Amino acid sequence: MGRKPCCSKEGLNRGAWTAMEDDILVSYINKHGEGKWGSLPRRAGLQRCGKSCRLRWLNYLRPGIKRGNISNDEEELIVRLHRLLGNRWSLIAGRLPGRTDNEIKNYWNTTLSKKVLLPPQGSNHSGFSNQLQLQAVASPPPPEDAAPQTRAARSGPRRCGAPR
DNA sequence: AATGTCCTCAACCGCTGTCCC
DNA sequence: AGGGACAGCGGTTGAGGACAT
Repeated sequence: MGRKPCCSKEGLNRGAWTAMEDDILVSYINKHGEGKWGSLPRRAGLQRCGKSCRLRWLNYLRPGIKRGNISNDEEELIVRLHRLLGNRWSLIAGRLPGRTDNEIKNYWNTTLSKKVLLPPQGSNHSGFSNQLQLQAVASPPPPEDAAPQTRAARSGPRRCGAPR
């Protein structure tokens, strides 16, 4: 269906964001709010595609984002939720306030997947406490992820296209 | 000190689901 | 009802830093 030609448009910046681009994006969103990602870059004066702006905002610039220092409890919770949900990173992130799906996905792929593959030490594979995981698994998700849930019912893992 | 290899993480890409006309 | 536009998701890539030789 009507898929946009994506980010390969000529004349758009790619790669790491500069502090100036961040400033422009943050001030624009603070003024006009989120949404309309397709037209946001043009209106904000950014040489980026809308998807890039959205990703930057959601994963790094949004208020309340926690970066790094994933605690043992959070780590355990990620492992538990991954067992329950599989690679539903957005759902897992919804249970971890301040964490983003991209960060959790990266953390899983680089660190946790290796830990989980290691032989378990004792009944609880890494000696985690049960506090966070119990409350997260047993309780309903926080209200702010109620809306994105509609996106969660996806048709399983997909392969991306040809490598770059 | 120089070089090679591994690891981490920010960002991109392609796809699907939903909304709206 | 059909199709375009938009929003969001998950897999993957690549640059750069850390570490090993």
